[in-house]
Amino acid sequence: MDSTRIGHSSLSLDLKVGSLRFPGQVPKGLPKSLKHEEEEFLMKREAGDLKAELNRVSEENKRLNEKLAAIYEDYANLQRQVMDLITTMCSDGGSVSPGRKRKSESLAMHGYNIDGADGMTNNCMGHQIGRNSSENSCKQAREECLKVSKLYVRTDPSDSSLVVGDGYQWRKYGQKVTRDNPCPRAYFRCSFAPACPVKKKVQRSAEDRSILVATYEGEHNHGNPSQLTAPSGSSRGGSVSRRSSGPSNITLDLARVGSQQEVETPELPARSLVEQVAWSLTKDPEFKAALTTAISGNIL
DNA sequence: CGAATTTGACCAGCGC
DNA sequence: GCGCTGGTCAAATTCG
Repeated sequence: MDSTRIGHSSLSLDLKVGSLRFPGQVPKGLPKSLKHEEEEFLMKREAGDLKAELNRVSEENKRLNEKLAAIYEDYANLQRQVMDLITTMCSDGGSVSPGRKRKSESLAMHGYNIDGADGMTNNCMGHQIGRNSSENSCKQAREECLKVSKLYVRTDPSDSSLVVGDGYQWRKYGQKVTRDNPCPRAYFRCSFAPACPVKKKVQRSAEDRSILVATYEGEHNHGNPSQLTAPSGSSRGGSVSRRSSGPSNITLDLARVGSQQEVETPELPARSLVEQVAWSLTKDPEFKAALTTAISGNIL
């Protein structure tokens, strides 16, 4: 995403407000008539400058809007492609793979190595494979797709803890060694709200032990506690413990093309795109200063 | 001492 | 029906 680029685009709104002279502020040592003429001349020139600057800023604003619209369109296209893929997979029925007809998590896990297809889709495939190709199961799988997401977290391979710091509080309720992966899988429940239905499974990737695969099921019925309050001092367990992974090394497999991307929540709402841009703009001190100057110039 | 984690037992789904 | 596997429970254990 080039939101940062947008944020740092050449928005130097230098309206030369500082050079604006008020009536009466005339350079000393000039005859009064000359002073008056020069004053008028300067004001005209500044007005012209301001107009030009305003036009330029308007143009820039227009360009940014177009950029944003293009990004939106790309996003919508991607979403459509994902849905098409899901539909195609569903209509193909269970012909993808024989093997064990169970919640084929292993298949979903392998998915992230195959290509850049997103984890939710892989997951959906995982659920979909192994069920009959009836419409109902397809719908069910699609519904599950909406609620299940995966995160891939790179950690130190020597660190044996299965902790994924995602801002929520988790209570571990089980651990199991699964057939297809010698690394144990840990089961967590969201402990921030007693009624929160969200569960999380964390397991090291069989191929790359340095990668933790966190599978989220369900949706939180509360906000992110790390955003509401500072993480409480609950020292153990819970995943609030930050020792193994900061946000910077959490990735969606959607973004696993080459380099890692910064944290994304499992479901990235379309609105957040705007928020991201707004955030990067408001974070930019240059932009703030320019905006302030422009506004104060307008007022003056 | 209370809360969180560990771990073996148990249960349910699925293939044979 | 049996065995295998993933998921969950709950008593025991650990830790601050």
